[in-house]
Amino acid sequence: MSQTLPPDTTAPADGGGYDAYAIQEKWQTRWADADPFRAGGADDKRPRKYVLGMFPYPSGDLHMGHAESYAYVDVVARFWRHRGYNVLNPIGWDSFGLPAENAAIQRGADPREWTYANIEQHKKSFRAYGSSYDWSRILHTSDPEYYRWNQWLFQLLYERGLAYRKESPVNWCPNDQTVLANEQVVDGRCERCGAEVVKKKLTQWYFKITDYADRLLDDLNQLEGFWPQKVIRMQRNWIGRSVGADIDFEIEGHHEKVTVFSTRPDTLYGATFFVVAPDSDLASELAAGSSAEVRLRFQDYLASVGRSSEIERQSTDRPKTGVFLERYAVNPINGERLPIWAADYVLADYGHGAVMAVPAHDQRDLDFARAFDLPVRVVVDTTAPITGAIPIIELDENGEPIDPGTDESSLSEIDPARTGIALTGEGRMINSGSLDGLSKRNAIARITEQLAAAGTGRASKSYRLRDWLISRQRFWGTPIPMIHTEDGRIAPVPVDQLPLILPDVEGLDLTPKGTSPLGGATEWMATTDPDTGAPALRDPDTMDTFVDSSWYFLRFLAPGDATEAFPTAEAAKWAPVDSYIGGVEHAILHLLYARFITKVLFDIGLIDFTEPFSTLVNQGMVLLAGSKMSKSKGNLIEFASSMLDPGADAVRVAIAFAGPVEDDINWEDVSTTGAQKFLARAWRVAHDVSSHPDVVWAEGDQALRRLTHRLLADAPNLVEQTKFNVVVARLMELVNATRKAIDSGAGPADPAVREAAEATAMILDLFAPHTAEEMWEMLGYEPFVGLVPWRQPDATLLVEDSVTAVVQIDGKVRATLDVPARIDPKELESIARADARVQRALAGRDVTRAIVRPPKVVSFSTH
RNA sequence: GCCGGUGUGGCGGAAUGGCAGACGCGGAGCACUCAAAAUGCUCUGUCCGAAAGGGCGUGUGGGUUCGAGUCCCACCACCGGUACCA
Repeated sequence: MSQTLPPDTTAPADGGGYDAYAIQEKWQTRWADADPFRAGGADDKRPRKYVLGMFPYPSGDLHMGHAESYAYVDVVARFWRHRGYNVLNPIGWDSFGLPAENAAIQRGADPREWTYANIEQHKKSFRAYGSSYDWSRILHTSDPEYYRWNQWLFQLLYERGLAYRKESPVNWCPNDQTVLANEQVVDGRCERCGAEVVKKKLTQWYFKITDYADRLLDDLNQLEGFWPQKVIRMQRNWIGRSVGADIDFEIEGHHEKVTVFSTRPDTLYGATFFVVAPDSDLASELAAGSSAEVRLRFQDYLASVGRSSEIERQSTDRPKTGVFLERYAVNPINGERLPIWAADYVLADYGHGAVMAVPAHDQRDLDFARAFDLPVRVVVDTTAPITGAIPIIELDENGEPIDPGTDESSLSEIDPARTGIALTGEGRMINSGSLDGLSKRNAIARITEQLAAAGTGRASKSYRLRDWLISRQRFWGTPIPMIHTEDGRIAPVPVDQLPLILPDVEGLDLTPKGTSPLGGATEWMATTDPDTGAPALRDPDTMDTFVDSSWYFLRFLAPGDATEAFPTAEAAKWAPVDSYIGGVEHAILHLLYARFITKVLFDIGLIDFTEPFSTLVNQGMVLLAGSKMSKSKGNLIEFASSMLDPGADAVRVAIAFAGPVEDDINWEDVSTTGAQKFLARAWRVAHDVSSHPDVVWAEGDQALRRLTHRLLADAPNLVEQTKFNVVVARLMELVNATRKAIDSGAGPADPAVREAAEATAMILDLFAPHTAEEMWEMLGYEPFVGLVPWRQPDATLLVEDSVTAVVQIDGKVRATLDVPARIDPKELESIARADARVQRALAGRDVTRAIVRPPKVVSFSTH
């Protein structure tokens, strides 16, 4: 039984014989040959898990941020395989986009060649990292066989009225010469190049994501607990639902009513003027109907607004500007004439582009009123007592309510016209006709009813979220599959003509000039009207690459399928993604768009779920010298070169051990040398095991067995809580304990030593798969440890028979006692009282209270 | 401004309301070695003390509790999101 393997006494001196390079080369070759991590097919009866890392963009080489993200992805994928799941863990590339095009412009390279050369480099890096992908499912969004289905998706949305064209002021990057989605404007600057964004009026394609605003918001509730709280919060804020009322105002001398949205319809009596966005059609119309002088002043103002950048526009402490249009709106509740101003603090694309101004109760309106000397009328007494929404009404001696009235002196103290501070808090209505005396909440309900009854208003919601602008005036993207006919109609490219493939870049001018480079491809542009056969033009724009990434997780289910975007049956089997892992930089854009498209596909009946990613893990960033790694800052550590010295396993272990997944990591703090030492120690433990695989575990050293089994029991919870750093720490403890057992305890032949080494190899596979495979082989097993089922912990080894109890006296620990785990309270207390240290600490004092919580704590109070 | 998060040794970080600092990095010392590397061992929050032992310690100030890094209140600092969104 205790037959031993021949001990290897010839281990070379360096690293105790551990050779990271030889090991990783060996196992990478074997994995490439055997392809062991391919997802199981239809005959596979195991439960399924879909694990996905946000796919990379193929710019340059990968950096340490990728090393971190994909290390975590691999931990999760390998974990679920050990836990008995059929795991799908694919990889692909988000390979359309600006950087390829910019590289093409700068270096004269074909964006295709640049892109696919980078992808090849990435693939090598991922192979060298030992990532356990299903390599049979690779996709690139720039392949026609992928973007053909982008075009399908576009036409699907078009048919359902969810893709439409409109002219509106858009965010324009003067450097990249292209429009940007709202989400791509950061601090008034272009997210990619940092140039100041300006507004420009253009006709563009939009996806009607606002139709889904309520569902996108409400469905976040079901993600609670499965997505990071932070991301849920960011999405909620981004969608920004405001609840209030629409109110219709007559405009003197104007043919139709103008509607405004307000979250405070209760303050309608306090409206003293009316403001329209200068860049709205309404402003132009109103100005056109005014005097020549006003028209001139308005034109000047509009021009100056157009010149200001988003940064200027967004600075909050900027003084208010505007022009009086010499027109009047009529307050529907009391018939008052309200002067109409055009001012750029009102946005054309939020609400209805016009507001009723209530300076007493809105800070912006107040600032404007004070700048232009407009009247301020208080209609909410914020000094009146309000508890919640219910006014506290005191009763007199006869039980009649006492009208608290209005305290004129305290009101004048807080008069906004004088203090410059708007009264936005709770209060009771005054100067408001039938609303007087009501709380804010009741007044909102009452006035909304009144307006609805009069047909001049209604309850309404407004969203911060805007429709998704998807046209881009760039070459390297999915061509929009639409045709512009001679007579001004728009028609989809007929399905039998899809995919609409990008023309050859040869001869095209990709330099940004404000119009799409595809417009220069005259042959490509020319097509025929599918209805009449007359000559027609293609749409020269390409799609935002966020369209590509909004549904790619479904394409992985059958990446080569030439007949459909994805098979519904496969989606029902694998999707939604169980575990989605990536950077927090996609907390809004990508995730919101993917959620939107998922809901659209659900509505069409192609999928049976409404949220694409069941759980989301956001890893932090890898920083160098305290700031985000980037090529432009010159503080980039490349993924491939980071592995050269320490080896892939050490990089992975060092990253996993560096701290919590969601925290940022300073690369300076990451110790690959510590990881290397640990891996060499682990390897040496396996190397030193001298027992045969068929030893009887039960005969092994009990203390070491307990440690092994406790880790087997704890690690799954820790992994599921993404506490990877703690799992590595626990592995280190086990390896250290095993080392000790070999050197100065049970010895290398003890079954517990073998058991510990085998458990170490199996769990280490999550972090250091090459070393783990090598250990597994040294221990006498066939590959692959990556496919080995998790070893079940022995429950009898998890219960301790003796524990350390703590004795506290007045909150201070005065003694620790070794006691049986099943000790009863009385006995524990008497042992505690008998302890010499306890008696010394208690000398001369009386115990007034004793709390005994067996077996951990005895707590004495002496006063 | 509004919303959210985080503050623990020299550093990265552990800690179901129950021994704060697991594990590692860095540092000091020792063993092995002619020597170095590698490996192994010991120590390493801080103050008083020769030691035994004790005081103080999780951003600050309060509170709840037999007991608080952990729960509650207020404040400070830093980080992130968002910002004329009516």
